[in-house]
Amino acid sequence: MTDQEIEDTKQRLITVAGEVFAEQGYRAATVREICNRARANVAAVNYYFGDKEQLYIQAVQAAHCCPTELMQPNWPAGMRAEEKLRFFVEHLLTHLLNDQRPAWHAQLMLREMADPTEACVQLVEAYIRPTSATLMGILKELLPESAPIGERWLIGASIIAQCLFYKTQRPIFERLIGSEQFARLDVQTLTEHITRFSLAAVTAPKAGLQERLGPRNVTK
Amino acid sequence: MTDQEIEDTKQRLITVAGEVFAEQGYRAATVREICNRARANVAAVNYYFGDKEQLYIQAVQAAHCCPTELMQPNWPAGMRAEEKLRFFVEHLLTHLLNDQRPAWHAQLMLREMADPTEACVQLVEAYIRPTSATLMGILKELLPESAPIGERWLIGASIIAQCLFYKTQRPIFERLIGSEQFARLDVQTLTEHITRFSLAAVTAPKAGLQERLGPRNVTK
Amino acid sequence: MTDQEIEDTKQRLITVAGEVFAEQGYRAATVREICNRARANVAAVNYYFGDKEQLYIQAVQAAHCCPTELMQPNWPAGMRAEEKLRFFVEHLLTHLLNDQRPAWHAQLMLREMADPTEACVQLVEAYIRPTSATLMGILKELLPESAPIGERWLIGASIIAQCLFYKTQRPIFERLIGSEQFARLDVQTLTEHITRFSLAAVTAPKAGLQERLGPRNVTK
Amino acid sequence: MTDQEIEDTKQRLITVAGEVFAEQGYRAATVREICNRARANVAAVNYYFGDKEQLYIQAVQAAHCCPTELMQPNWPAGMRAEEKLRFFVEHLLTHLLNDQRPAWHAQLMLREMADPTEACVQLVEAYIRPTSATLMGILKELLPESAPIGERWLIGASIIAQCLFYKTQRPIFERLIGSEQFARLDVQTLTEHITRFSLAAVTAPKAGLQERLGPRNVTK
DNA sequence: TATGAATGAGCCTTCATTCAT
DNA sequence: AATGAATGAAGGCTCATTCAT
Repeated sequence: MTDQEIEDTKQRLITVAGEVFAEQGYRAATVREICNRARANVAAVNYYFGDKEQLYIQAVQAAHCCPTELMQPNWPAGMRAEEKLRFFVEHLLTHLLNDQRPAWHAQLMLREMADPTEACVQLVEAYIRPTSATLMGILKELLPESAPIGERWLIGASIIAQCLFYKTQRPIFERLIGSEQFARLDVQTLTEHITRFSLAAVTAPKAGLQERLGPRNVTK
Repeated sequence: MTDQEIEDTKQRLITVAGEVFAEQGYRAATVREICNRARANVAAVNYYFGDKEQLYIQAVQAAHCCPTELMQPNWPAGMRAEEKLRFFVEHLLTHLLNDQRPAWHAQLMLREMADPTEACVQLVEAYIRPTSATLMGILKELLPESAPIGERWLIGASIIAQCLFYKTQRPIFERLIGSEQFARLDVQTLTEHITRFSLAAVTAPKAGLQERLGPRNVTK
Repeated sequence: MTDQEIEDTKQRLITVAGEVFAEQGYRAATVREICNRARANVAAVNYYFGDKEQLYIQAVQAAHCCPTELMQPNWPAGMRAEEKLRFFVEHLLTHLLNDQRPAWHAQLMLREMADPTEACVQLVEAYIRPTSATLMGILKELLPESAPIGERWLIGASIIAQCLFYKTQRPIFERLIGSEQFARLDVQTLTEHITRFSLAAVTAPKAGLQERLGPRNVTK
Repeated sequence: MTDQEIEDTKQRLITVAGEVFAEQGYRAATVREICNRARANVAAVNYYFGDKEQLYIQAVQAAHCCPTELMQPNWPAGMRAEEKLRFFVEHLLTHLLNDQRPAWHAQLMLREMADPTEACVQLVEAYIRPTSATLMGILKELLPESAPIGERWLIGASIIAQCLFYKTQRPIFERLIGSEQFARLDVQTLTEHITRFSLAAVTAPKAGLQERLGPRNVTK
């Protein structure tokens, strides 16, 4: 067996493991199924990776091969910040909701977020920090120089949160509003809504809001 | 053995099951550990609940401990819609982030959302639908009569999404911005931000936004 | 609770146990189902009978309440032996094949034959010996005085064997000849065949047979 | 581990399973005991056979060890039908009663007949149908051409029934007639009796019997 | 090197039985 | 006397892992 074939088998194992772990979770996934789907021996996982957990970690890491558009976008010269935000939201949603393979990348990462393991740290550094850096850069353009870093984080969180929502809460939201309504929420529609919603908030004059809200009441 | 003690054992089983399921997930959790922790016999789960899955469903249901403020709020007469929204956001955040409440309640529900089982349906009907009904009522007051139902759902999702974010993405967000920054994000701060952010978006004049965004470009 | 009711419960337990043991066998039958069907407490079996096995023994014993026609038949005066044989065969077949309740009497006894337990001895003495005595009496009338006891036993066995066959081998025989053919084999038909077949054998001239068979060959 | 040893283990499992199932029945027999007796791991049954039931089926099938003499007998040219019948009866009895053969073969098949499972179907097709085909062929020679198929089945059943009797009812019959008498019933004696008894019935003139029996009376 | 036969720990579940009431 | 809640032993089965080849 050539080196190429060995690498093929090992790589196939990682790829398949990612799919299976994403579909079924760490515990529910069985080494046997992974090996079968990868046309490898039952003992292959132990042979190549030591044990099931190491394979899992490698699978999560492999899921990072992420969309360059989000991490190092190639803005056309002179693109306005509002456009960049729309671009960012659109690609993030596409990456999250796209039903095409390998959708398990996002799936696997969401599992990791809901139930962090050893692999979580690497996930943040390799993928999430660069992505959020992109967003923070856009916000720097949109917000006045004087806005503190804390506010930028809050706004960034609000934007990301809206995008993640349709992935993480999908089964519940779909049941809540009905499958019919839910089916209309394609990437285009959501992009438009989230971009507008966020831009409005970012650019609203603070004075007016304060007036509408009035002095804060003690509610409890 | 008194009725009280019987109820105690059964109740203890549910409580402990909630903790264990939240910590380890459905598959990883074992009936044995649950029974041991609850000082009950191995067969107690089968005896009281039929099988592991039924116990799980009851544990998820028990995790609702539904905050009445969110589902049937008692608005003071004449309270303005903006105030109601702040009230709603504040209580939802409190409910999600409050460290006093057994942490596993939220944890268990998040697991259910990320990986829905039979229990998911009941969760939506018993807890989530009433809560979202409250929010939709507030939005009806805030938005013009002419706003379509689809738009209200989108805005509602944006608001809920922001609140959930700090719960579901907590480990990742904390690592991203650093524990120090994260520690400043108490319920008060987050309430203020989310309420302002959302109100600004809801009340922004559409015309202005359209102008800022310009005609939609093909971005790909 | 009156003595009558106690006896009722205990009796109901035995009756139901007979049915369940006959249907499912000793191991497969559960104390719970027996108690439920008998509208008694789960602990009733242990309370009344000590344990499951004792209940089984009592159930088998109770199954003896057998057809008097076979054990102490009341022959009309002057009835010919051939008629008695037909009568005997008919009632034995009826008892074995009758689908009416309580068919489990026979069922339970067959189980006991295939897998004899403690209860087997009592079965023979209480039920089988008297029945076979009846048959042996009939054969005594049919055969010459000179016929040895051993020959009578062999002939008796041949007759009983034919009757039992349709009970014990029913599932296999039905599959072998097809359900359609099998359905035609009602008690009448079988009675006629078995009686004729046996009578022919009993009354055939020995000389003729010997001639047809010829001297015995060593076949192996 | 050589192929031989593998086959040994699997074969040993089947053999031991046959013994244990025959001794204790399907339910009462435990996988653990079978594995222990076969010096195999507890998981071996699942590994080789999938589950307990599949092992049982294979054990029943293995119990066929089919006597070719009964299924495809090699009649000497010109052998008379009467001789063939004696040959058939003798070999069937030998097969059933021979104490040399592991007793559990017959025991297991009897259990299957008394309480048919999935294995029953295969039993009929693989073993019983060919055997009965042999017998039916012999009867075709013995009976007039005009005899209907239904009559042939009845006669075949009568012959088989007599042979099975000494196997299936052995414990009860032995107790009934006493061990001393029973000991005299070797294969030779039984062969002679059953062959003569059946031949007499088959070849008896119908007219004579009808006369002896008289018109059928209503007996109830 | 890479396989697949074989292992054993452990899981969920069932069930006869016990025990306090 | 009679109940039913509770027990613990045991059963079938799964699965990650090992080991001889």
